[in-house]
Amino acid sequence: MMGSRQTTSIRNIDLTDRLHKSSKNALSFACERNHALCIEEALDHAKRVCEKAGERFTDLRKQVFAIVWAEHKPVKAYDLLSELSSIRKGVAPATVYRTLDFLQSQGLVHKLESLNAYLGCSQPETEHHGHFLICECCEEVRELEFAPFSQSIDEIEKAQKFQIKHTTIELFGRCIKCQ
Amino acid sequence: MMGSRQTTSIRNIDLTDRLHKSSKNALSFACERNHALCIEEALDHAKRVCEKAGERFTDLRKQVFAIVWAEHKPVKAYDLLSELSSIRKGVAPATVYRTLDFLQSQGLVHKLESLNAYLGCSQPETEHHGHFLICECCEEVRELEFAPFSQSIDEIEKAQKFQIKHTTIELFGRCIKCQ
DNA sequence: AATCTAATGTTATATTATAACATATCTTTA
DNA sequence: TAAAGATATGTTATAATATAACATTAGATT
Repeated sequence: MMGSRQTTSIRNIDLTDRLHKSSKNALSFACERNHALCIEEALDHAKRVCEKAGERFTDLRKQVFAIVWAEHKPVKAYDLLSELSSIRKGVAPATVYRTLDFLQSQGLVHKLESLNAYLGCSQPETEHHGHFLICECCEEVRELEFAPFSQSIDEIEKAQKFQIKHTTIELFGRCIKCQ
Repeated sequence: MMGSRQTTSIRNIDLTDRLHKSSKNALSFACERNHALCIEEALDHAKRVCEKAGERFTDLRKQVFAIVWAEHKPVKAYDLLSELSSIRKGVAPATVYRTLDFLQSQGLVHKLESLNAYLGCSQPETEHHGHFLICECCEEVRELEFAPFSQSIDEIEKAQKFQIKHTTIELFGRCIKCQ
């Protein structure tokens, strides 16, 4: 599952190996050249986000975050659980859900409600709603912040006198590769 | 649960009673004066929709539809199951999920993915995406077709070269009454 | 080192949903 | 109208998703 090593240090996870085994489809957008670097940066960034918030980016949290980031695809909680179990002892559903909750609270991970699955946030530094394009064919998901949508949300607040706190916007269809 | 009568005829469901017992909050929009009429019309309309589609609007389907419509609030599948059990024998989860699937396929009911709950469609006659305003405080849900959103969806299709088949748009916050 | 707090481990169970197959009910047509 | 086929429902079992409650451990504070 995790290459040949059994270790609890996140630095030692064989990402290339995992990537190779799990990605039937090409990676998305930003990191086709060097996914190991991509995840390295994401981990560094997550660490800073936590520090800024006065929260601890523990080994468990790093590991869960790394597994979510290991693919640019939504991950199911129980799949995550089984991957996590291969690098860590004493993992139960609560472990996973608690950690995902934490990562969501820090804006590092999103839940895709329509899929019951979790995805690394591609822009955790900026305030954003999170709009998702989900390809039904290849399962690739793109997170966007589509301005007209954000504007529409502002308009809705005014027009409907409804104060919006958070949104679930998930658009299903076919990406360009699958059309 | 269903008033004093035990019956399988949907016409005999004591809607007023159910309404009174289950609605802690005021009813939404259209039907504050006469909910019995509202649901009567909805049933008639659903019947026509099914006829038009060459599908049967069976007793089971009527009953499930009526329960969903009995409140203008999202209903959980297992709550529906328990209500349904009080007017019908041999009800199991599959009964409920199958029937909800059917009603969704006819555009008569929506699933709110963020809540794992089901809501009667307020505009099944027209083509629409379905945009939901969900009050976190009073649980009231309004279904809209907000034009700027629909336009945004068109724009996204062009800008992202992504062919959108269906959408999940659920906006959480506070309605005017709860602000 | 003692104490407090936050994080994780652990066990159990709740909630949501589907699979697979049997039976019953409608529809069609011989 | 009986037989055949198709659709809907009943029934049993189980899968998939998620949380509650409490014990223990590890980090932070004094």
